[in-house]
Amino acid sequence: MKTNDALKLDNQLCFPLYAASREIIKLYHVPLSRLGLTYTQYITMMVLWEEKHINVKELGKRLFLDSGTLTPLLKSLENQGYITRTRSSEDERVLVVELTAQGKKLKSKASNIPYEVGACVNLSPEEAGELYRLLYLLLNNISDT
Amino acid sequence: MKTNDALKLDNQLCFPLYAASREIIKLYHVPLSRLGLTYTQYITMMVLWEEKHINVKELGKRLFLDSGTLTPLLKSLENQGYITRTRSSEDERVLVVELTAQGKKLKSKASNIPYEVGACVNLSPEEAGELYRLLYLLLNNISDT
DNA sequence: TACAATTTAATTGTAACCAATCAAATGATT
DNA sequence: AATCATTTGATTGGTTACAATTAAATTGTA
Repeated sequence: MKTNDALKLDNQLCFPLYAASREIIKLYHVPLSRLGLTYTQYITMMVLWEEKHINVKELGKRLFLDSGTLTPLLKSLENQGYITRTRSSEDERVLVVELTAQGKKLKSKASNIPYEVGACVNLSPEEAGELYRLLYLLLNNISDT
Repeated sequence: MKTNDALKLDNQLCFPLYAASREIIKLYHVPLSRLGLTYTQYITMMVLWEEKHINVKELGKRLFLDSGTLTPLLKSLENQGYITRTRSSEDERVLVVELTAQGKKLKSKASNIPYEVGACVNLSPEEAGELYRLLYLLLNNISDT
C-alpha cells in the first residue's frame, strides 16, 4: 500500500466493521420494536435467558459493556418488568440481575428473531462461519491488549 | 444448530461484529484524543481528505450515517475550525462541506494513526484481507435490502 | 403559472456508549 | 482495630446513533 493511502477510508478494516455492525443492528429494529426492546437490551436478555442470574461485572464482561451503559439499561429492563436488580447479601457491592417470570416468557416471543434477521443476510454458511471465526479472533486479540 | 440455541449469544453473528467494532474504535481513542477528534469525526475527515468537498447526502452514503448524526458532528468540526459548511448556490437545499487550511494540515498529524492502531491488531495479512472482504460482502448485501 | 410530489438538511426525542469520577463495601497490611 | 488499597456499581458529561418529523427548496406536471 502506498504510504499516503493508509488514511483512505477504503483501506481501513475498522470502517466496514463499524458500518456493517450498525447496518445489521438496524435489521433488528422492526422485530425488536414489537417486543419493546432495543438491540442492547435484547443481547442483555439473551445472556439472562442462558444464565438465569448474573452480576453487573460478569454481564459487562460478556457484552463488552461497562456500568455506565449497563446501569441505566438494567433499570429500564427492570421498569419494563423483565428483570429484578438485587444487592448480594454476601457482598453488598455486587448487584445481581435475575429474570422475572415475564422476562422468561419473553424468550419464546423472541425465538423467531434470529431467523427473521438471518433471512436478510445472504452469506453462505461457509462465509458466515469464516466471518464468525475472524471476528472472534479479532475480539480475543484486542481484549488481550 | 438445535432450535433452542438460536437465541444463544455465542451463536449470533451480529454480536461479535458489534463488540469487535466497539473494541477497535476504543483503540483509536488515545491517538485521536491527541487531535481532539472522535472516531466518527475522524472518518468524516478521512472522506474530506480524499474528496476536498462533499455534500451531506453523499457523505452520509459514504459513512452510512444520516443528517441526524452528521449535522451536529459537522457543526462541531466547523467549530473546531477544520471544515466550512456552505449552502450550494445552485441548490439551496444542499450543504457543501469543505476543508479549511487547518483541516488539510490535520491529515499529516493523523498519518501515523492507522499504523498505531494496526499494531494492536495481530491478524495476519491474509486473515485481515479475508475479514475485509467478508465485511464488505455483508455490507453490500444488507444495503441492497 | 399553480401546486403536488420529491429532495435535502435540520430538528426532536430516546437510548446508547464511554471516559472520568465518585461512593460504598470489602480486603489486606500493619 | 486502624488505615490504605481494591473492587463494584452508580453518576456525570459529552458525543454519537437513529427513527420520526419538519421546513425549505426544487422538480414535475396538469
